[in-house]
Amino acid sequence: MTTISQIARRARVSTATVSNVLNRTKPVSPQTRELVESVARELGYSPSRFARSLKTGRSATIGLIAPDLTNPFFPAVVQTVERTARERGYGLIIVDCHNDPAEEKAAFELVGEYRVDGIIWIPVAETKPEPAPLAPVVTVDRPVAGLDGITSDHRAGGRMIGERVRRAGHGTVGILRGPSAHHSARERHRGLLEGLGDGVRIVWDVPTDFSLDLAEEAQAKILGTAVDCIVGANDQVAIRTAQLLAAAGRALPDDVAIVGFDDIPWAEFVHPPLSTVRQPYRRLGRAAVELLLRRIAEPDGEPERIVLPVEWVGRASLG
Amino acid sequence: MTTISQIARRARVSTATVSNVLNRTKPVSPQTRELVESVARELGYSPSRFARSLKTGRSATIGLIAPDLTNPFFPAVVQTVERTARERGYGLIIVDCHNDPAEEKAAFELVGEYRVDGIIWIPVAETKPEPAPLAPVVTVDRPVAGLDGITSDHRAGGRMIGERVRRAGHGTVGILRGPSAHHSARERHRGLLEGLGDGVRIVWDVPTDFSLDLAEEAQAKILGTAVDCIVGANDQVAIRTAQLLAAAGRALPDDVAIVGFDDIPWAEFVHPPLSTVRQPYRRLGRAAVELLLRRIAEPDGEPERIVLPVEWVGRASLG
DNA sequence: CGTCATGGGTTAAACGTTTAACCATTGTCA
DNA sequence: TGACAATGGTTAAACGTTTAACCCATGACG
Repeated sequence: MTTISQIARRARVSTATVSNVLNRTKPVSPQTRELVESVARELGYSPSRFARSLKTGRSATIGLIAPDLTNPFFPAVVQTVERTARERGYGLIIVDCHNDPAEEKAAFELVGEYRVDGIIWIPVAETKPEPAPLAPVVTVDRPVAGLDGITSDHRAGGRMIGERVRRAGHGTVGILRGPSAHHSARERHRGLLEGLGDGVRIVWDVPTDFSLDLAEEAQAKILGTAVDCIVGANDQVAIRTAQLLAAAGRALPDDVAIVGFDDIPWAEFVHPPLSTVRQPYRRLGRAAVELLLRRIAEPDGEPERIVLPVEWVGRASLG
Repeated sequence: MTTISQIARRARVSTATVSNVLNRTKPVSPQTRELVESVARELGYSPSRFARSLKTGRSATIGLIAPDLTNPFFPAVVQTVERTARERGYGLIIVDCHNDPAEEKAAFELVGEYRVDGIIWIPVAETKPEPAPLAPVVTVDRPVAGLDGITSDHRAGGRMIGERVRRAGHGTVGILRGPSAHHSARERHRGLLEGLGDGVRIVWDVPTDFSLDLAEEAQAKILGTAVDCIVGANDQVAIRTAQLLAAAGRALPDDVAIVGFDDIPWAEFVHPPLSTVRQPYRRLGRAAVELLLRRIAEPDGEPERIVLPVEWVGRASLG
């Protein structure tokens, strides 16, 4: 690895000058500039972020702590986070904590060792960050008191669903409301009730996970108590529900309509194609990085809470 | 941020002793050890990886360069890579190059600036790594001459498909063979021909991408030239094909059977549920890290080529 | 009783940068 | 002509670690 001093020696200047050329921090005569640059190029110089950070106190690195990359919700936001960060000159160190709060704690320690300038955190559940974090944090999707946060407008999304279900003429619905520990599930549910209004009868309303695994109670309701339409906590729940019903011989969406939430990439390809509400994945990622960089530049100040609009995506499953 | 010298001052010992305690590099009397440890805990000490790397020359960090995180193939391997690396004490810096060779080149530069100890590289296409990389590289899924590489046994997978199609009694097939620039597509195709044998008539055989976008030519064949069974280059191609046919009113799998490759997470949920060959995602990720660490420990030596077994996954789409 | 190994420390240099403080030369202007 | 600013550079310290080299008791041994 070539260093700044090798360049300096070869170009017969001081390391300070090399640094000034490479970073344009101080004016340098055109000829030395040219000389230094050519030597640097010739030697294939690549600056050491470590050494630089050590001196400057800024690592030009941000940490991303996510609960589970195999959850189809995340890759798109991670991708955008990575790209946006890189555009701004930041590297990304990433930790996937497998939905385990203990690993999440370890994650904070790990990114701490990297002295990251900021952290983008998609919390596993509604917990505080264990150790008061050493760098600014912005949460995505799951707000935490006292921290900056970005979420989609789950409530408006819920409302959209309610209205669509009502206008589609479904008289009775079953609700798979998701984990009540999740802000998004609660907001969606709240919006949903608003959207449904009084015209629609809620026959059952049971909690679920956000995953493909449906609890006993939920399965019993789905198969046992007929309704015109089932509203899933998210697309995965809805998809599993559809599968369950299809296996039981129900015709979808004619016997039962189904709606999801998120518009994960394959909502379009399941059977029946899923009506759902699209979260703005890319905007979430981008906004998170931008807010984080603002906060890094301006560490004090009221935490911001950004809520991004969602979009109805009508497909066959609503009937 | 507390430093080793703050601890030293407070415990009235030298920084060397603190270092020796924390890293167990040299024996230290029990009482000083205890003292130092308690002070460190009290001060919430977290070592600076930067400073450490600067001195030791090892960063305890590996770089992951992937073509596109939204491709459902990758998250599972990325997740395993991250976890395995972390178990071994390595951090992961990740770059998503959006299938763009130019970004891929930039990715190598970025991870270079972090002085990573090794690189896991899922190449965008069949290219050489632009600059002779400064750290060991192991490729995943797409072998590169002269580098260590892990792949699935695409050829055996292709053969499985061929045999299953033949045994299912399909007399004519159409093949969507994927991009010929990809090792995996070529191997699958080769295996497929072996598996089909002489009994099955190949009516058409056209190249495609690996994505959901089907070229004109492919679409024309799919809709225009009837066959008993269509073999897709991967699950995404197969899923799109199914969608196209269903939209055209064909009954699946009765009119046309369909097979994919990969077993991406939602192959199970599309209509009809997709018969396919499962790649060992987690083993790919784990094996990649392990091979990389071996190579880091033992930089010279013949490049290894590891091929992992795949598994047939029979679902309704084969008929 | 000298010699020597050993255990438990310390000192100081080094890793690759950045940056404040300094210096020398030249040109400008009163 | 002398003071002074501007320009273009250098010196050296510092960031937080690790680690080789050294030091000093103490106890063992011939």
